[in-house]
Amino acid sequence: MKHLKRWWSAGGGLLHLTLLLSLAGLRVDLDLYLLLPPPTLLQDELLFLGGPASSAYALSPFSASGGWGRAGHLHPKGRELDPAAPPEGQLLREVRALGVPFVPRTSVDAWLVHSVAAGSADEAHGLLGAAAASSTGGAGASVDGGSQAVQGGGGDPRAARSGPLDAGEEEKAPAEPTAQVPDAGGCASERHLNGTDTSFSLEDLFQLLSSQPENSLEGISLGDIPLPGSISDGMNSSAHYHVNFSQAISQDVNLHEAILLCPNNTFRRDPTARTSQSQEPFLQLNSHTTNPEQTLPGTNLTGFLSPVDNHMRNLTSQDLLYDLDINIFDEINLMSLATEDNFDPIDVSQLFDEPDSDSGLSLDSSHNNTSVIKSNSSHSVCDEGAIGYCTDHESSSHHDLEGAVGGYYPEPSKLCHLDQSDSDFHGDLTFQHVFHNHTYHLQPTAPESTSEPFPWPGKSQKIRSRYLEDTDRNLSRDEQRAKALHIPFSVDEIVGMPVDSFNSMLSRYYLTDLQVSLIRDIRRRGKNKVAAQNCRKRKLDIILNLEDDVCNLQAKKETLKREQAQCNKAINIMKQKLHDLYHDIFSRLRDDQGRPVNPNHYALQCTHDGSILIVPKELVASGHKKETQKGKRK
DNA sequence: TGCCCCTGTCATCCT
DNA sequence: AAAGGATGACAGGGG
Repeated sequence: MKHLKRWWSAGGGLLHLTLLLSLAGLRVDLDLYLLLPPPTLLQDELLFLGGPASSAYALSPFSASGGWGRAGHLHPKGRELDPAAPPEGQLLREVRALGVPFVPRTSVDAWLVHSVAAGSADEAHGLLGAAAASSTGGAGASVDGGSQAVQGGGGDPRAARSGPLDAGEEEKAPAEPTAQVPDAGGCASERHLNGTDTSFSLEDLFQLLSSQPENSLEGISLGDIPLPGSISDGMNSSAHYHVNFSQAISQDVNLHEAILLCPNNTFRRDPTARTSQSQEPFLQLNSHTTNPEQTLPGTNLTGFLSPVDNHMRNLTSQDLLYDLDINIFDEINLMSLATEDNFDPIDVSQLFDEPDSDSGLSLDSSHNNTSVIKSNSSHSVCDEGAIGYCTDHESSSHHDLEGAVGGYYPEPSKLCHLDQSDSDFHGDLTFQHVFHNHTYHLQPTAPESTSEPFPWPGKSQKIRSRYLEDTDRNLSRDEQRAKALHIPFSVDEIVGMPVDSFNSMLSRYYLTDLQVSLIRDIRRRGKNKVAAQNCRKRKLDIILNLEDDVCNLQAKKETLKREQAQCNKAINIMKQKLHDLYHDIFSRLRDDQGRPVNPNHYALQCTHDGSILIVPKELVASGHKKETQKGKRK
């Protein structure tokens, strides 16, 4: 804060502007940058510049507003200062037209350059001050704004936000057909009695109905029941439940999101962003081109990676500082670890000899190599603990870096000089010098230097209990192991880091085999832990959905039972009515001699013309046989 | 003390 | 081939 106040009191806004226009003041720029947490990639700034998608990476993560907070949060406020100012896209073009030797990467930069070039330094100063002041705003609001801008593709954030929401809304499923209790007897019997469409035997119908027991529908399958609505609904339920299964599976937790959204890393940057940003300087250093046209932002990514142009030198320098900053923090972290007084090898051994430790197999694999410290063939590690750049080349190139232990502060001009003058200088190698050897703090008495890495002394239980008292019980076992081995990364970083970044991290840092083994184990266990959590959650969701399905099916079963009872009731009523009607008709019939017709010997049969005939049952039976044989022949 | 549940971890298979 | 996701199985901790 002292530096920050000094920066402000010294007119840091204008100074920062000056720094943006010239490389002369990079040190002050770095000073500010070190004080402020670095920004993430400001993709929303792209929208202000109106560049293509690839130019999003041409925008340096180094924000002109000081780096903290998203540009989408800053720019509206900056714009309020001068409503008559041109829009950012136009502003960028004007800035280019003015020939200002500075490539504005944010709208604020463009504003500043535009203002200075137009002779309005006061406006620029005020704008920068307002923008920097607004940069202290809540991160949540700014992030929200950024996401909206990205989603909306530069349009109205509200529209952008409403789009996915509207698209994500599930359309209401069509209303299920309502269950209808069919008029099982009325329609059919009425039509048949009228005899409008076919001939049939009323006795057949009567006997058919009579032959059905009271619970005859018990054995009727769903397909046999010509009930609309409810039955078909029940039949469709299987598909519906299948969708539920899919939904259950689709509710899987996004591991990457869970990790990235982890609020633990308040100071340490997002590993993904950190890695992606930290690797840019390598590319820039490795790529050399003499075509300044390619360096214009907003053209393509390849052009951005060619930093010969003066503008891009500015960019590269700041990006170098950004990457330096990452390693400065890591150096400080390592140095703090190395200077810890309470480093106890026994504690380390206890951590790795816990009865519940499950990582023994993989750890054992590195026991024989625990005393080996990785060393680059071009480097030698000095025993004093300071970073040892002992080769002539390194000593000449990084002479200023050797004082890294106390107030490690690389001078940017040196780095810029290396970047610009040594055309054959490999950027990766360059930064290996800056980044490498973070294990110097491991003392020769550290457990990895012993032939038996994790010896348990005789008073193991006592020491163990003391250790457990001293150890933060909130730490997981892996966190404790990492802490004991002074792993310079958090468990979250190790687990959540992309594999490329993870491998580059392992190669960049000097780590013992034991440390590398532990880091890999931590990563594997962490990944698997989350996978297991997701698996159990998914399994639980499936079980819950199955329970819901069981409940729904039971409800359907009850409904079907009720419908079956109603059908049986209707059928019985129809049976009774038909029986009464049959006997009523026969009671009124007389033969030629005026005698009553015996219903056991005769049957009523409807003809196609609607007339009703009294037919002896023998003829009815023979007719049925003939029809049956015809049906079989067909 | 046994039981149950939760969680971490490992092994294995698969992508 | 390596990395990682998915999952069954096992073990330990805690209620």
